[in-house]
Amino acid sequence: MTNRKTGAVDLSGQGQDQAVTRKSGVALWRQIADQIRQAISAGTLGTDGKLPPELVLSERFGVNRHTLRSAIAALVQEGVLRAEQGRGTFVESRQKLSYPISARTRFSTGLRSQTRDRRSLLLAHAVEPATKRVADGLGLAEGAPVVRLETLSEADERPVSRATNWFDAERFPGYAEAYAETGSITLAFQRFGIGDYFRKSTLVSARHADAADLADLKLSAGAIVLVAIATNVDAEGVPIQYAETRFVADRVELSVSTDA
Amino acid sequence: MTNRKTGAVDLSGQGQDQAVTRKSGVALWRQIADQIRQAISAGTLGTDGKLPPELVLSERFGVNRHTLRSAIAALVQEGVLRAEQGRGTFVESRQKLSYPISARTRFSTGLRSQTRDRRSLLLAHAVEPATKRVADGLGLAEGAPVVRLETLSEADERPVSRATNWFDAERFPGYAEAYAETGSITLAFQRFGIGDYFRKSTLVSARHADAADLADLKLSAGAIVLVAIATNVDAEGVPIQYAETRFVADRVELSVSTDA
DNA sequence: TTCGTTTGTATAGAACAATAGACAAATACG
DNA sequence: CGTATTTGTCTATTGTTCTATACAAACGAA
Repeated sequence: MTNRKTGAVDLSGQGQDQAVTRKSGVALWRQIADQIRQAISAGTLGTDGKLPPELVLSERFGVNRHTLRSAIAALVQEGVLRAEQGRGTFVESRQKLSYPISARTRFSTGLRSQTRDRRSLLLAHAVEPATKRVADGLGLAEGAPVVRLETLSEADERPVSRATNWFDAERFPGYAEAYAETGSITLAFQRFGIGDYFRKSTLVSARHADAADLADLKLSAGAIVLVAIATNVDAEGVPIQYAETRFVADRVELSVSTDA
Repeated sequence: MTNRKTGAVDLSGQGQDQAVTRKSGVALWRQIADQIRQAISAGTLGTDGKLPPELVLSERFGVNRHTLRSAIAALVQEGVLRAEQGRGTFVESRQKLSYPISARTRFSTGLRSQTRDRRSLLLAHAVEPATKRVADGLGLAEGAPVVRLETLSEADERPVSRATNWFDAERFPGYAEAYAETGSITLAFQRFGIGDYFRKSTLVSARHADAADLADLKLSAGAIVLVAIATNVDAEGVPIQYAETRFVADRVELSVSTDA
């Protein structure tokens, strides 16, 4: 509410403790859970792998210990924290995955150093007429047949992204099968003679995860997803893939390098 | 909860009505408000400028009419909707602003066509020692003096972004004053002989708005911000600006063009 | 005017969120 | 061992959110 005015001079440094907002549609325990999760990945909490005691945290946030415990319970459920009676509460995983975005972006590459185990799952696929949005993205006529692929990516046994991919069904018949066998967009393209391809554009936005994404990404309600809408083109500049990927915002950041 | 397995075949098209999740820290009216806001900017609701009647919407979301009314009340408060007794509920503003990100990114340019009125406000400024993160971004030693600028950007009388900017205080003494007088990052740099500069990298993430941003950006709790952390360099490649910008996720999308 | 549609207001009860205080159980440490 | 620290469980109370039902007020059209 306190609106600062032009010409004000100082304010406390970044990264200080944030206040919680009462009676505003978001439960206190959820606000606190979000802040703790964020503080952990920002490195301002639990840097030694251990969280301060519940009593300390509850006083810092200005809430009852039970309320704080609800927040911790949610994070334990998510796998961010691990609580041990008599010992304390510990940080389970900390680092954000950084996905590079450039002309040569393939989401699967560049991550090998950041994670041990990385898997891609094909959830579903179908051939269907293109909506206007998809048709525009692929340079096809509205209603033209396209292959749709629903995929889920995991790193270290935990879901990180959920993607919907579209391909021209006439140019790439049986793409879904090729993907299912190779487990890779790049390898599947190779079966159709696409040796190299490029990221033409990426549109980044953010929103709350919808019900389907909540389930697939194993998130609790209110979680945020980073949405990247991308168009890939072949060597001639013809669009070959249109994709919408939803990343778990807590685990991922997108790195855009724009060296001219 | 219902986890689909590998090899499944079809599911309903994108953009259908989303379910609301009960007892999960986020009030139903807030979830619904978020979905309506999103559906409007996605063009799947109120395309004719008018929302369906409350009774229809409440049935579609599976909640009581009062709950839906709370959602609408929040959106009216935000300025997204306008309700008229006896006539209906109308959409007040609809389009998302698209911010280009490229080597030549200046957030103020490229928006002239999208909005009539655009303003930048200096909220606060200070000289202070650099944290490790800021020092790394600017290529300085930790603790070196830096100028910090807190700015707020508005388009069409409504806040769209909130930025924290850091500059080397030794190289740019009095940068804050230069900015205050010119009202522009680019013009302020010109006073220090920087004729041209480039976006070196942008890191994009998303999170819930914190209390300070909620106030400055006039959001209600639970709102999402897109966070862009950027490094700008001069013609020689030396970092001159490190900035963290929080965009209102509902009003903004970032457009990354990566033409190789 | 009369009627149907739509938003606005009121009231009461059920479900959930948050507070308060007390005590149990596991751990670490002297 | 005994004590302090810390997480886990229990009960009770209060306030907010959601539901259910009813009716009022404004608007548009027959």
